[in-house]
Amino acid sequence: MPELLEVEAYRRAAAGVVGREVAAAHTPDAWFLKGGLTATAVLDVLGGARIVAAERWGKLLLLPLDRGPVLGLRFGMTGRLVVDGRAPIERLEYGPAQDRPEWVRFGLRFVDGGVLELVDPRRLGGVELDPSLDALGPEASTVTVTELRRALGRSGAPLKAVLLDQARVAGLGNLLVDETLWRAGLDPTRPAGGLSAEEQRRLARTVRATVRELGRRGGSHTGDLQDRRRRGGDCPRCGEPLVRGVVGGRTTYHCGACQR
DNA sequence: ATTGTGGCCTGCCCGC
DNA sequence: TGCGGGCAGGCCACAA
Repeated sequence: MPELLEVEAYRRAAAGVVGREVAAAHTPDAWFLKGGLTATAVLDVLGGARIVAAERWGKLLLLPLDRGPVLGLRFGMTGRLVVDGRAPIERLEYGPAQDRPEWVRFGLRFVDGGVLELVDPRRLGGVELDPSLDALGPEASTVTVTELRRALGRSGAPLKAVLLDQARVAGLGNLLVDETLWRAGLDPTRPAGGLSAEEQRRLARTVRATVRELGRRGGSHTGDLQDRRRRGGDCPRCGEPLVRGVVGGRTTYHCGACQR
């Protein structure tokens, strides 16, 4: 996904539909409806309802309705939001360049004529009513050292796997985590529970700073590591060849010299 | 309970 | 040009 930064851009775009009344729902793909949701239920709940806010927790976009229920949108790896024909993010780093009508998996048309669409070629995203927030950890962009210490706990899992786990910290994805750990000088394979107090502080600070800076630059793909995140890439800091591996089930690049 | 693996689904890019 | 393999910013069900 769309990691936290991209979903935040979607949230800002979705703020444009706050106060508007839903006239019709477009649900061409039953598989995209999650948690037992059906096309009929979508119409029942959303028809005539008004969206009262646009919120985000981690990578989950939340659109509360005046009738009470909350519409939850997830974007998978290739999901994009288009509001009134305008896309806050034109093209995702690893997504297709084009924009085919059949990739629209969910849509809302408003009484004023506007439209909100979720476009997702790979269909890894989804739409859910009243998504549970119990399983989401503290928001990464504002995570404190206390929250982070709790998230890391005494876990023996690799540091990177814990940071990717939305139940421990919400919002970070593969690119933000690689960039953050590189900036913090921490080896992604280290046991998460083994960080010193100083390293925990440094990590919490680096998570927040990385999210903020890449947000200003325009997205999760704007990190200093990004253009070296390929086979044969070198560390931007020391020039050593980056190590490519799999950590937490995801392709991982890190510098064996700078990250300890 | 925690951790790791495989699978989901589709499109693109590279090498043959 | 065509085809197969590998890869992709996420997440969930399952097994050990």
